[in-house]
Amino acid sequence: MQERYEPAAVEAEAQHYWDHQHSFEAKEDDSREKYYCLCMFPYPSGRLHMGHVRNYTIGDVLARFMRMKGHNVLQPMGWDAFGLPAENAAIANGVPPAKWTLDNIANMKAQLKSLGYGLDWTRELRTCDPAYYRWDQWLFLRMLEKGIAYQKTGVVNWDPVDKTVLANEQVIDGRGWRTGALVEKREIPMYFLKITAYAEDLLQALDHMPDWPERVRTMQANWIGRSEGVRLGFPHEIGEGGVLYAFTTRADTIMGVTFCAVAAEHPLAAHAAQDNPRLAAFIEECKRGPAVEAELATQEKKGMPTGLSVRHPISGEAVPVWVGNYVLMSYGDGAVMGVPAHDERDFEFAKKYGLSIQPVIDVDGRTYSTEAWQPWYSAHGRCVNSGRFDGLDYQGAVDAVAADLGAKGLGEKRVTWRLRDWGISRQRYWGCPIPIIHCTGCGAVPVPDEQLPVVLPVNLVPDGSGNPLLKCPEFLHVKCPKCGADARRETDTMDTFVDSSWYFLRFACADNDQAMLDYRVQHWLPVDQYIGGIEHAILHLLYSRFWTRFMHDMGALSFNEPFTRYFAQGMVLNEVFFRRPESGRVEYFNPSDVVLSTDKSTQRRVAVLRADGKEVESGGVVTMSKSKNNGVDPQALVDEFGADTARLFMMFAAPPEQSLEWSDEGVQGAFRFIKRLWKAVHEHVSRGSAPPLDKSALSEAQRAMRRQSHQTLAKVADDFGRRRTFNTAIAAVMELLNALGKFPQESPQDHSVQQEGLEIAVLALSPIIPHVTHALWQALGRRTALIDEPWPEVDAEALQSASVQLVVQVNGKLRGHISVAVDADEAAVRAAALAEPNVKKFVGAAPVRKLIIVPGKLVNIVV
RNA sequence: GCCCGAAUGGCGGAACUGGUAGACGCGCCGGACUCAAAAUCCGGUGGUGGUGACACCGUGUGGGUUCGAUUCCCUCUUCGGGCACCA
Repeated sequence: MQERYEPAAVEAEAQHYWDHQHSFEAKEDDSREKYYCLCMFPYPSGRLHMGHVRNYTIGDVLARFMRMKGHNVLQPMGWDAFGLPAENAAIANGVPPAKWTLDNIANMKAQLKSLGYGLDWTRELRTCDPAYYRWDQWLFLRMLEKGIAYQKTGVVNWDPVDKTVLANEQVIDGRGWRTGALVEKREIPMYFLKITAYAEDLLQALDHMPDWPERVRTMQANWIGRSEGVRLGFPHEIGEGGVLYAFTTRADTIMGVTFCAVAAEHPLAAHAAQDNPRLAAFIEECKRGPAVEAELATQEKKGMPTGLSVRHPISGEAVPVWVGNYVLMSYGDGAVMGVPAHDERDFEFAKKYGLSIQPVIDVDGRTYSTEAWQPWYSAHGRCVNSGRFDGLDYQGAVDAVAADLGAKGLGEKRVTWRLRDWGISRQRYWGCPIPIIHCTGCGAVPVPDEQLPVVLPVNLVPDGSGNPLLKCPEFLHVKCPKCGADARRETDTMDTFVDSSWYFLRFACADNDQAMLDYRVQHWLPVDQYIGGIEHAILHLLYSRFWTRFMHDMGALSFNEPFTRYFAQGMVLNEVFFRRPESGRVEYFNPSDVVLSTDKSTQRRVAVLRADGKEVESGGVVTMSKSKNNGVDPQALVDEFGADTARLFMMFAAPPEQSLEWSDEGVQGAFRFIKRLWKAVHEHVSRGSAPPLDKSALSEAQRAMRRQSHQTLAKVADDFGRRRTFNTAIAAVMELLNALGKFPQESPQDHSVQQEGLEIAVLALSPIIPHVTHALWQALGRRTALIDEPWPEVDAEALQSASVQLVVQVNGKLRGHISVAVDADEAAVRAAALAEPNVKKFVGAAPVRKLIIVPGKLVNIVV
């Protein structure tokens, strides 16, 4: 065995071995339990970032651990290869998105390989391949047939200069990112997927997913947003007469209605604006406003009276109708009943425009004031000032109001959802073409199955103005499949979330060019463990759950839920350094160009730019991003320290679901630990080979050492398998190694105990640092390959101990420790605790009021 | 604005089911080795008081439940994620 640890050689050797043995190629095999471990596939941006490394290391540790536990593991990898960045790169560099994307994939694949992940590359897929996206198209046509895909108009951001639809991230302060032109909103025809048809099921199933994080299930439930309430009608004689409908969850406050507010897009608003130019202008202003919910919700609440009024459905009194910029056309009926006394937004609106405020709920007899909003104003209570509803509680009032309105034909109980249908049309080039042909005679005609795939031309270079597919006659001009007349191909492509909504299915059968799925899906799916960023906790996961349900309902899948267990990993953060020149923009400096030191006199930390030796400011620790220039290139790390150090640091620095702070010193520490492990094995084997362990003839010290080895083994298995806390598993092995280092090496049996401890350390760490442990396993004299080694059994005998340490508290404060026999009875424990000198001092002459014994843990004496 | 999280030494974090707060690592301090430096090894390291045994204080804020709270409940503050065309 070599004395020095040289990661480059060790890693090349291990990776070569795995490649040569095809160690990670998964075969269907009914004799072993399958384990499908999947990490979210990357967008091929060009280089791996630390978030990828973290994600894939977590997945690889679990995959390797489950493999050792005897499972038949599938861990595949692919590329989420369509998307906006490829078009942005094309605009910047004049390179077609296809070339840019494929080059990036080649680079990133090499990086993934250098990190030693146990991936089955025979199943690799790219969503930009026609062999993949033809099934996007095929399934879209099935959705059309079932009425799950349909066409309606949707709102987009329009750049009037570039004549291009902009993504939300391309709109900066209401202006186009390239032109600076004021962005307009436009309504255009789009395709939608009716995810709302599955709302109830998507929500209820969350209760039966115990292996998803609670917070993710809560986020999804809130996103779906089931509200039980009452849809009520305000009759009116405006135009041809009719009823203004509004949904409310607070029908008990109906007698407090002092106004109604409708969205700018509401028909009543349009009607009122016909002969009211000021109102028309206000409606236009609202329509131009932000499309993003976060901005909509934080903008100043504005409104304008329509001059129209509707009749209150109970009292028959006239209620004025306003247009409000805070009313969403997409929720409920696009109108709200205004109850300023019991809704904070209505309160704010009424105060601003001098509308009357009418309290109708009594909350524990508290005094209501119209001066300032108090949180309890929106609490449930009993109806007052509400005529025949007076005295009713929340549920009673809601029932009574619903019954009353029902009798009049002006409303009923109703469930409303926050979830909206999924608009999938994108007016962009680099995506999966929507398989539709537009014919002047026949309308929108689906492309026949036998003409699939509709292949995307790969050599176009977008220039930022308009969709390049519109300028591509070979693509655009086509015959109508129905009547044969000249027709035009749909140039919109699909949202990239479509591609990622089913890729996990395709990994089971990526080589099948005849069908979307085959029998192997039944073997591998559902995914046993899905791992990915918390930022995907809602959209991607919800879309995938919806997609799986649709395929189940069409008979293609036997299961409803695609991911049995989901793990949400935390973000990777790093400190950000910058200078703010007196004039001009803030300049960010990469942390690798900054030198940190501590000023001895002031104890202040000083950050200096290496290039000019002058100070830079610190902006705190934030998510690694291009814009803040605080990313660390994983490749540099692998080149300098090796993949094992990168993997070990990532797993040790923080628990995997929490955010992780980058630290150069931490990386050094991980490297140092691997070197120590290497050295420990080297010193051990240089003493010659160990004789077999004789368990019947061990000293107390040897037994204690064995106990720690096996306790560590049990803890690591629990941390990997149940808790998913790799940081504490590593800490436990570090402790074991520290103890082995202090363990005397005098007798042959000492040597054997040491051998066993080192073998446990190597096996326990092998899922995390697979390369170096591969080499150390051989060095320890084992002739098998570590990759095929099973997870070792804990020796129950080694865990046994004759005595146990107890903590003794007096009035809840720690006062001493006692050691008692494992099988000591309560009286013996009590006596030992009261006899402890320091405990005696604190108990003194006071009578013992109560004595609590927690077996195996502590004694608390209350005096 | 709404929804979901998080907050513990100089720093990252540990304490798993309400039971020893600070495991493990980093940094720092002291020492060994060295002509010297790096690397490595050994020892120390929450704060205050005390020569010391030890005592008191201490888990973002303020309150509550409990024999006992970092852990459970309520309040507030700050930071992070998501908000439907970034992926």
